[in-house]
Amino acid sequence: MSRGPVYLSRHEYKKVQPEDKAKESMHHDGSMAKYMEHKNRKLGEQFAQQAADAAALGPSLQGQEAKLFAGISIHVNGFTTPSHQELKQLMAIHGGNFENYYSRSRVTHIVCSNLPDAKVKQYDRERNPTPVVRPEWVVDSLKAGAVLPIHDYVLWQLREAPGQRSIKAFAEPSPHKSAPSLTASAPAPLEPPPSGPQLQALSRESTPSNALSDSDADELQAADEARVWDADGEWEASDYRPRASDQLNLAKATGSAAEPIAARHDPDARPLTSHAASASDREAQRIAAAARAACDVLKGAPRSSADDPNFMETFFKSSRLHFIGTWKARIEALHATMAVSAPVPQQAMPSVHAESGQRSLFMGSTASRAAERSIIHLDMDCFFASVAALGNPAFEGKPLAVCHSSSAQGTGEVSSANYEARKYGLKAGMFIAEAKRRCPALIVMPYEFDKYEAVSEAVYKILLKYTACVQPISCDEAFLDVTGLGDPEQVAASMRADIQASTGCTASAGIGPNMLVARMATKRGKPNGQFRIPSSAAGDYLNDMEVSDLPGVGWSMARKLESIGIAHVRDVKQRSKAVLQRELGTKSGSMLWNFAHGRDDRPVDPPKARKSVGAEVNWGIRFGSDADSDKFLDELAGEVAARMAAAGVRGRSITLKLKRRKAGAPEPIKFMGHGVCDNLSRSVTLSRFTSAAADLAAEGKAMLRALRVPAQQIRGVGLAVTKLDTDAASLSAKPAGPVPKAAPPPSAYTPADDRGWQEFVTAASPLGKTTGSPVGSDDEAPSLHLDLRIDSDAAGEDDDDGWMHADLTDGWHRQAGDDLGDQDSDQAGDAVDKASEESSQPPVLDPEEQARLAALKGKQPMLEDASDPAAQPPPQAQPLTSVDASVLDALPLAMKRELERAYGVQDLHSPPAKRKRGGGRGTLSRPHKQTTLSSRTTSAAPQQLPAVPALQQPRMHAR
DNA sequence: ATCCTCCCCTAC
DNA sequence: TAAGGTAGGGGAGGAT
Ligand SMILES: Nc1ccn([C@H]2C[C@H](O)[C@@H](COP(=O)(O)OP(=O)(O)OP(=O)(O)O)O2)c(=O)n1
Ligand SMILES: [Mg+2]
Ligand SMILES: [Mg+2]
Repeated sequence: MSRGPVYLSRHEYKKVQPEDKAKESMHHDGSMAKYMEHKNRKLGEQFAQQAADAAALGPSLQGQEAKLFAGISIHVNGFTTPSHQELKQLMAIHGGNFENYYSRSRVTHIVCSNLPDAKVKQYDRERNPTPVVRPEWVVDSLKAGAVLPIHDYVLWQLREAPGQRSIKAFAEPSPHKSAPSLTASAPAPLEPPPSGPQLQALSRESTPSNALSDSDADELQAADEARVWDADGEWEASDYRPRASDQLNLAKATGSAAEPIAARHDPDARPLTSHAASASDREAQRIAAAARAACDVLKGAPRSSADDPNFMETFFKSSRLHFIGTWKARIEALHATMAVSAPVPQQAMPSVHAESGQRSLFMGSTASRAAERSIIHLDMDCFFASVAALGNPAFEGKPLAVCHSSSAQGTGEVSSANYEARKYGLKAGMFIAEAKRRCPALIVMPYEFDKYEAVSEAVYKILLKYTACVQPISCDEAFLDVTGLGDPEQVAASMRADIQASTGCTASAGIGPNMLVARMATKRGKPNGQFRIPSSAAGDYLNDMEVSDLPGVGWSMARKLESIGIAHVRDVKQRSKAVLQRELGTKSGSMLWNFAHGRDDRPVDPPKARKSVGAEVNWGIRFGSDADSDKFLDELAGEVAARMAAAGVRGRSITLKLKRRKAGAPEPIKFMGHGVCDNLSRSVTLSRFTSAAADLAAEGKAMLRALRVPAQQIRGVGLAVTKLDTDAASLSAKPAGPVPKAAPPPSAYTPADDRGWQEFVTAASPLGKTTGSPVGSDDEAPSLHLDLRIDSDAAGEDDDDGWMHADLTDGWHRQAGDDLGDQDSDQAGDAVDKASEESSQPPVLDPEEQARLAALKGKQPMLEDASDPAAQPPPQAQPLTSVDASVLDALPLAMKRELERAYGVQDLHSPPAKRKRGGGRGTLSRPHKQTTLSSRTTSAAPQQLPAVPALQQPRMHAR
């Protein structure tokens, strides 16, 4: 019998200290500056609407307005009005750029409302300081329709005496430094240093000749920027220079699978020495403490979603996972522009021709005609920690980690630990308490996202000097296909030398015949080294590796494999591919088998277009009421809309993700954490593309109701948009909702009177009542539109939530792909045009349809703004008049289901038998900070629990 | 069969 | 104190 994957089940609640439960009573201090909040909110809505309107206009109408801020790139610092989110959206819509993380090279204007905020970050440089302006500059420019001179809006000229920069608290050379040779005498450098001539020379020498082009000078200049930055004050005090010994190490660290492995670096070989607190330790700790203090300036006490009006912005600004998670979206632009000028290998994209491109060449023949590829995988060593060490020679040789918290009781997570610290077993994701327990002498440095961004950019600029065939993996990691560029080991060594010279951080590299092998080789090369595995050695090399060393094999799959007696790669090889596929699923089994045999056909590809845009927060989420969660969802919708605007995409499908406190779950272990939760999601597919915050919010809130999770139990919220208009596949998806098309309506829906209107009420639901207005036009080709308002309150106020607009003219659902091409003229037209880059096909618009649309619009102003039906109830919707059960009964079954599933309307149909999913099949629960342990049965069902009071103290689960 | 939704898993 | 995001791959099982 073929079985799908089986997830083992294990109950793994974390033990909770009972005494913590005593902290449960906490006072609620509800009222804030409500007036200001309201005022700001109004303003925000105004801008959001403006943004939505502009976005709805589509490419056609974005003419001169869209270009208003062309060439302007802002970075927002601190609290502003309009909010940073609104500013982001405005910039996106009007042709400007928005940087979440400050970069001197990319940001033209810093937007900031008040002086303290500006002072916290120090953007000054001796020459050419980035202007700091008030947000009114943006607003007024918009009003004026032109970019106004900044003169009247300059907040602060940022002129300060050299050497007085406040940010350098941590990096400032201390007067009693033990290693004065490197930094103590460095005056705050005001001029770019002579940019390490010896290293430049090395870089040039080892740069493949075809990398030298007319743009070479620019590239070098660009790569040098990282160095200029630190010399120039933005980074402060980084007079670090790679020393000769570093370069020598580089050669020494270069190994190969053909050499005796014993000679390789072995982190475990060195005995752990317990650190007595030496003077230099204390000095390092002092510096780190000062650095942490310096970046705490703008923070007060941490507050949850319940009591911090600025919660979301603060969260995203501080979240490391947000930083690395959004990095790819940020690098896309750079990659696109830089790859153009990057050297393109003779064989177009070298990776394509080899194993994967033409199957016929490869299949069945070991003597493949295609030359073996040379793939490099390059990854920065303990990236965040390395950056933290820049300009801090006092940290050298000491265990160092990056983390928000430095408390020995803290539940903050270690982001990156240097190799010294790893000797103590420190790992990314480990709680700081555990890290300090293992390594009491640990130095903890704060995050410096701007620097990571800058180093990352410098690294990519270097990589792109060598070849355009670069596949970004993350802010510190990429694959390159260097086939035909000469000895790949030399190429890798050269790139690493360039990187170290330019950024002061070290990188490691792996070289192999494909991405898998190259990646495995990198592990062996780290830190600050490289390693090559020729294809002839790949099989043997992999044999001894644990399965979990293979990419794609994480904790869960490793457990599954373990349970069937597979621990090492060689064990995998003893199974047939078919067996693995049966145990793990078709794709996963196949991939595992291929990887175990060292096979990997994936070409090194430039980044592909995103298929979704989303945002979520699963930390600090505590709501007292539905109003709270709705408000949060509004803000989250604004965030997603802003990201969509920045990316220039719209989408058809909206997904809401929730974390719900699991019944009986103990208090979260992590401060403000989500604790043990059920994960729920709901999605809805619209008939049109949208990127309007109002749409996302309305649909999101409707789904929130449908999921029926009491606000007090929500521990995480996410909103994502898929079926993007950049993806042709979005068109073939099932249409739902308004799809104007002439066809006879189901007879049951024929308008009963002259008006063509009919109103009715559905059965009562726990959500309140549901009113509906079937809308028919009177012409000879009648259509049927149904507008449903789902009131969340029984009082039936005219709030704007819960509107659904559906076109029943042609039935509810339609077979996918039947004749979408001409059905979906308006929105499909957009997408097709986008996809095929002006295919010169004007949207096919049936004149009859157009007329009918116009007629409808006349009756129903709501339809005028096609982008936003969810936000505006049709004026004709009267207070309910009658219940017409027969109408309800006659609704298509699929629609009833959809109403229930996505909008929470009950009692429309008898629900199908409960899904019994994979009986006995459960989820494997990770031992550490993991949330799920449900067997997969009806996890989305309403959870009947006693009402839970609002949680005011973040750490506690109320009960 | 194939599509679609709702998950889970993985990586950084 | 502390900021547990993001996107994609993929599987199960119901709907069509
Ligand atoms: N769970 C994780 C994993 C990574 N990162 C961040 C910090 C890392 O510095 C950076 C790069 O991730 P890597 O996996 O490359 O880890 P490092 O670069 O820190 O170490 P290594 O030398 O092993 O690459 O991403 C993080 O914050 N949390
Ligand atoms: Mg790394
Ligand atoms: Mg990495």
